[in-house]
Amino acid sequence: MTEKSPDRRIQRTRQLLQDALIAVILEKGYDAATVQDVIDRANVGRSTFYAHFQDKEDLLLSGFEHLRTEFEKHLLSASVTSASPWGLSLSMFQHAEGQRQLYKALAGKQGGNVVITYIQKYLFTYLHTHLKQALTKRKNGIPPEILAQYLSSSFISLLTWWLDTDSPYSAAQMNEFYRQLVEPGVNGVMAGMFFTS
Amino acid sequence: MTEKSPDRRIQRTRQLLQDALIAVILEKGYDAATVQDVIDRANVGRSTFYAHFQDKEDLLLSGFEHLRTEFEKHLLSASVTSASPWGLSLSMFQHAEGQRQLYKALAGKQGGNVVITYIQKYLFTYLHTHLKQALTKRKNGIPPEILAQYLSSSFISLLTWWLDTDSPYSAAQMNEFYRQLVEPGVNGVMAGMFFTS
DNA sequence: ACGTTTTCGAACACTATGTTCGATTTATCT
DNA sequence: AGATAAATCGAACATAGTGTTCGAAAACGT
Repeated sequence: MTEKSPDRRIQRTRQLLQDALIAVILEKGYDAATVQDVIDRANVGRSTFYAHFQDKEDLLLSGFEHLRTEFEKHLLSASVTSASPWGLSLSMFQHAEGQRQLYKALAGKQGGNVVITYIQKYLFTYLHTHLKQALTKRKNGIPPEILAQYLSSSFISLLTWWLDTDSPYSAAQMNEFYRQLVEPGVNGVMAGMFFTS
Repeated sequence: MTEKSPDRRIQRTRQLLQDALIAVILEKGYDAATVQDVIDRANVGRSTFYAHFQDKEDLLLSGFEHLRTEFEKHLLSASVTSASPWGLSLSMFQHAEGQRQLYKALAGKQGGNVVITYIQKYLFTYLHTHLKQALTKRKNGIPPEILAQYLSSSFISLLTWWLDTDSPYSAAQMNEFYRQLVEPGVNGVMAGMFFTS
């Protein structure tokens, strides 16, 4: 159980690289960011970089692990405090609004989609796990993986669209729209059994 | 009105390149396909390639223009023959099933998403245009761009997920799922006014 | 058959990736 | 504090892909 924390230099290097990555992305966009930019910004040797990360994407995903973690926090806290997923989605709309800059630098970009997709898949997995339990009771019902895919993708795409287009709606409004569109259908296929985890 | 058809060589070259592109993608996937692969396969000189296309993405999108055109055909024919969009989505599920190989080589890939996004944006534009007319009549209703974004993205993502995961459902079943999930919400915000174009 | 347009292909400059290795610095342990 | 182990540095190198240029050759339309 007792994990010995790694060499201080390792933590420092990884942290420097991840911070530098975000700085570079915010400055020149995801696609334009190169490994060279990142290690220059971080003042880290080239070979050191490749000692820590396989390649560019490895760095990028690892750098955005904390973003996924943020999502996780919202997922968990919302699941506990609210009986329905709508409080959850509001919470995530609000969270994302605070990270608008960063999302904008990602959304739409060819490489940035890797991160968006990453988060969407995480959301999918989370939903799938919880829905499997709730839905197996019904026969001939909608398959949980389809519901999970539908919920996660429609949510993520509305979210990124919202952030990317500077549309004038507030997080609460966006959540209201999302709810209006999604809730009736979900109620229909689930008939009231919400997140009974 | 009379467009003089371009030099035979131009048509031939463009066709060769586009065909070669698809062949290469099916062989080694979207991301791995290089310009060199394509011109080798097409037996076209390097400089010739750059005389026709700005860069790689230009070729790729142009190469998939016909895919978008297919979608367009289905959109138009379905709009005419059916009063609701569900016949339309069934038609597109069926069409896509015939192109499964190709979609699989695109979906999930970093660069392949460019094409998926391209089609989704086309669908968005189409829906947005038609929904604007139907929705302006109501005040405080859902904004048409949000409905269009929701419909296009949820459809495309279910579609690509379906093709990519080899899930066992038929096109008709997928359409049924999609309809079950989406229709109630859409009915709620539109109250029966469907595609009165 | 003739003038025009397109294609060819090889050479070139450029940018970025990823590896290697000996020298140097820094952390950790006792 | 000193010995040992580990991480970092940085410069050089190999590789691979992009996009441009230009004169010669080929194919086109009429």
